[in-house]
Amino acid sequence: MKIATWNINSLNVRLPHVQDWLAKEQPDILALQELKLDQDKYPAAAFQLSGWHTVWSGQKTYNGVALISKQPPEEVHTGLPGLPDDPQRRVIAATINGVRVVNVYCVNGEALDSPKFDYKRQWFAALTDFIRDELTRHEKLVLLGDFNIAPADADCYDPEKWREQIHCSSIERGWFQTLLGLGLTDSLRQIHPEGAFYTWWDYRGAMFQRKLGLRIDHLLITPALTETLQDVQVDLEARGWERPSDHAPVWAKFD
Amino acid sequence: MKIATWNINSLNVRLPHVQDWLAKEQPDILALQELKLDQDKYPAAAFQLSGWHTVWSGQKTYNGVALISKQPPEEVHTGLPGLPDDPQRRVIAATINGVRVVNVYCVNGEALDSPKFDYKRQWFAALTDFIRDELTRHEKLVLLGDFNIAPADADCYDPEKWREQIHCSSIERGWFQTLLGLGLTDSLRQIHPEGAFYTWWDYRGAMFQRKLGLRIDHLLITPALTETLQDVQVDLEARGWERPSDHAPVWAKFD
DNA sequence: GTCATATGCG
DNA sequence: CGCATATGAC
Repeated sequence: MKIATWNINSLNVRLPHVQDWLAKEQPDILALQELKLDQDKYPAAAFQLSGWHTVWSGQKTYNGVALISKQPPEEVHTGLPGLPDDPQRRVIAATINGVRVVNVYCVNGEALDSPKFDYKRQWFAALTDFIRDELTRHEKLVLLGDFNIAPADADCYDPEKWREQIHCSSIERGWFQTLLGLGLTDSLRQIHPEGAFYTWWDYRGAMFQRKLGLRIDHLLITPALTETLQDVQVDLEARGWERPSDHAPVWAKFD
Repeated sequence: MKIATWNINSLNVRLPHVQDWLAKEQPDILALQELKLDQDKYPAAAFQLSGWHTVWSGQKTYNGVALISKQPPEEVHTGLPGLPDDPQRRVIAATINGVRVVNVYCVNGEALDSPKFDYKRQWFAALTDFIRDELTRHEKLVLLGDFNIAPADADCYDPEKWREQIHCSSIERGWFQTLLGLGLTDSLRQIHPEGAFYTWWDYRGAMFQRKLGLRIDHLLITPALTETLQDVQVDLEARGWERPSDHAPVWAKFD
């Protein structure tokens, strides 16, 4: 089984990219973030005509998440119970192939002294509560998406420049460790304990060509899944396509 | 000799169209309107590298006119002497192959009761003065471009709907006749006295596909040129290209 | 830098 | 409708 995550930064613009990637990579499950389109603007038919199942939580301009899968999704859930009035569409969960899949577009936060950073803190607290609860009911669970956190200095092209900056601060890394502490494993580091595996590169300054990025897209998995984890890769090729997203797809393969 | 006019509605967007059209049609002179780019943003090298001469009068966002020719332009002039303080770049004239070529992007006017219509009136008066003066010095002269006037009901897809509307009003048609009265001939009507030869179709409502347009782009010529006029055509093909201008090129051929 | 939005213009 | 501008987000 192959499970993937990709922040596509506007599905309106990137629908052809997603279709090409699905056809080529044939994942069992693809989690998308930053659809940037309203619930009723989602191109479900484009996927369904090719035999895919899909569920989504859309929002105009910002956020928006979707799951695309070969098998039908069950027990679909959106949002975080701890933030019932949050209008931002950042979470969609479903059970597919017996695996609980929680797809998240985590808050960016802008800067440590921004009001948006306080929202990021509250949001991660609510996510942690939600995952803790989900884990009581699902042995096989993958929490995946754009976390907007580079967990360690090895996940950042210039740790000194990014020291205590957004995405790389010790407080955000603490939130990430809290999630792992629930009983999750960073799948990429299980397979590749060391090395640079960036998943995002700023559009500005030809950062991708210069190989200067951050690893902020993750697949965190429960022990029942670590046992069968075979491989995890970042698809750098897709980031090199015409008019690319600023993120690359990341996939994990299980027996 | 082949002389053409084309409102290209942004040269930034339409540079490939212009290059393709030049290569295919090999005009001696091409007059462009609505460059929509600043004087120092004009892609002169793109034309010069293919052996063309070019002169232009550019303006950010709006207006802008250019001449592209096989032979070098001489006595280049921009603007209207009667409107010395007008910042709008709507006129460029040059002598090429012994022909005085006056390329105009005439004022649109918006509506008969708009302040812009008064500007259109003043502008046509200044154009008339300018052409009267030019005619004293040039036996072979072509006044060409986007006139934003459909001279007669035959030049409008729905004369009743457009009756006394902008582009089709009797007052604007009077200004057009005043220009002809200086000693100019509407070259298209010399060759094709009747029939619909639209040169502009609104982007909205698939007007081109429905063949609902106006004839507002013209080549007006002096008697020394009417004598050798062989053919005049509207290039409908170019309007059907991908991402087209809302205007089609119009060309006249002389012996 | 590449998205989105909104407004002005034709 | 398709271009341009300007602003906001990331």
